Amino acid sequence: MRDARRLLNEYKLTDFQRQVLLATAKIPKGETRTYKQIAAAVHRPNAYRAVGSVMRMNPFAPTIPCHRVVKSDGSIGHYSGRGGSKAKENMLRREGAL
DNA sequence: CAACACAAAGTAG
DNA sequence: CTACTTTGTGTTG
Repeated sequence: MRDARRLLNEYKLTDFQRQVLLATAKIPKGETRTYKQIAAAVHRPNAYRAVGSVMRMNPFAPTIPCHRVVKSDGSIGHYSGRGGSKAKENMLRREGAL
């Protein structure tokens, strides 16, 4: 997580991206958060799509646990990482979040 | 500077 | 349960 913060400080990002990536990195293991919660955490309660937009291009793909971010109803949603949503669900199961 | 795209959520039927 | 509309930010032209 500390590694993510260092990268956020180094990387050229907008304030929104920093907050979103940081908030995502702060999600406790074995727990999931909705895009809505992430958006609310960065004071953009209606920017849940923007959060996904940032995650999609995620410059820290393996550094930020974006797989812990799920839809409001608990669905996995999409995942641009390796294995896609399938791997995402698998990771959540291993962490005890699902 | 303007238009397009998105990993969602909300509301309606 | 399924379908359509809405919304904010990033990226690309």
